[in-house]
Amino acid sequence: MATQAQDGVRISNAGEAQRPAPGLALRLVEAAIEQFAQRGFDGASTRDIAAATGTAMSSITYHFGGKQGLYLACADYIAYQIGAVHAAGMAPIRARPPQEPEQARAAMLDLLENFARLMLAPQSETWSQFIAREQQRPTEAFERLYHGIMSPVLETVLGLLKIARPSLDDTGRRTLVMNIVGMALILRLGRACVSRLMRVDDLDEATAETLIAGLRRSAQDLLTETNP
Amino acid sequence: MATQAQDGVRISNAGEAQRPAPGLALRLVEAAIEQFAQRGFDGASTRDIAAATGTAMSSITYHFGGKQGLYLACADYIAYQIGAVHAAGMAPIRARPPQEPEQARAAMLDLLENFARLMLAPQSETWSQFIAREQQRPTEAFERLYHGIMSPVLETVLGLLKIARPSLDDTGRRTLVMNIVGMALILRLGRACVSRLMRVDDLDEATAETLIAGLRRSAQDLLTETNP
DNA sequence: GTCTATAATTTGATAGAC
DNA sequence: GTCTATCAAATTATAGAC
Repeated sequence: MATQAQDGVRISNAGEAQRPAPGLALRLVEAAIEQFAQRGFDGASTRDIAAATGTAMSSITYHFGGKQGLYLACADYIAYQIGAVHAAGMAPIRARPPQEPEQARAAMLDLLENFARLMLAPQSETWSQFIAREQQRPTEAFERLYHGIMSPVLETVLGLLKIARPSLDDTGRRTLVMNIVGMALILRLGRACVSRLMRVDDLDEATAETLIAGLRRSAQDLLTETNP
Repeated sequence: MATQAQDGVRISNAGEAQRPAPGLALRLVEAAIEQFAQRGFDGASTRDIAAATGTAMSSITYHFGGKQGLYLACADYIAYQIGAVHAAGMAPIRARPPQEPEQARAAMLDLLENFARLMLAPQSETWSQFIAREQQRPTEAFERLYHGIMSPVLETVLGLLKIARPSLDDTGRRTLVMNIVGMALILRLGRACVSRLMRVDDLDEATAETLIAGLRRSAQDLLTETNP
């Protein structure tokens, strides 16, 4: 399926009603995500973040208590924003799980394709880099990101696999889930390797489609009960 | 830039029969890899690195010209050290490539298992974290790491795939290589997700074996010509 | 070659005006 | 709430003794 519009989701920091122009706190978070994603927690500077937002550095202290608070606010923002978009896409599957292996396979392939497109989309580069950095040294921020984004995907795929490959035990299923979803995850987490292996400077639209098509094929192979 | 940086790399050559006491430059590199891996380039402090080595910070300036020079020396050290070990393991395959699909599949499964074990091994955690960080913002260091470590693996698998799946075209093969090797790579690059999905605090020995076994099974499925 | 001492920046936090 | 001004600490780089 094609990428969903992801400009629509907009949260406000403290349950405020929506604003036409994002509040300062929200603008700070968005600028911070960019900086944290590109330079890491230590590399990012609160001064630069404030400057990019067009405000003073002390605003960060006022709104978030400090650099760490801003960082966690970024994780929450990402988890909520992406989680909301993706949960909507998975809701039908979780509400009415397919009963037939063939249907489960089809649903999983679509879900996987959606997730892979998310991994490849340039628009998601910023927050996905943010998440990728958290993989190495998981902090409290990772918990929020995992439960908001990764866990729904992994658990949904796990549930579908129960239908598609009923003969596997739970451990085998979890391993297989990691193999399948991992093929999509690597498009982001190992992006530098992917682009070099595909011999392109950047993962353009055409290369992305090639990768998606190949991913579907591979996933299909893994979803079919071939061996006893 | 630092002309003395040569010295640090030269010490690491494997021609030496014994290592009575590693030179200061080498000890600095080893301590630096640890710090860079754990805290990133900006997060790591040259003072801490020097302190861990038991020397003064100015030694870094003397031997490597500065922080950046030390960082690149770390990349070279990792690329050389790991590249040498792994190139040895792959040399037989590249020297006498299997001619039969069945042999190629078997060789690739073994190679993949070796690589996956590398991704899971606690001993390789430090340098693999170093590499993982480079995936997000590839710098000059990534080039050296890619050509020293990743490229040999990917190209060898690509060659084996030419035998095992002869009907695929080059692009299809490269995509499939990324899918297969990606399943192993994700064990490191997405380690935090893996351990949570497998419901363990840390990827212990038993979990690692389970993942390896599952990986072999999945790879085998992807290596068999099932669909026309 | 390795050390001590210091310079020159940069950073996150804070105080206080408005 | 947002700003200006300043502080205290940490960092890299550098100079120079031995």
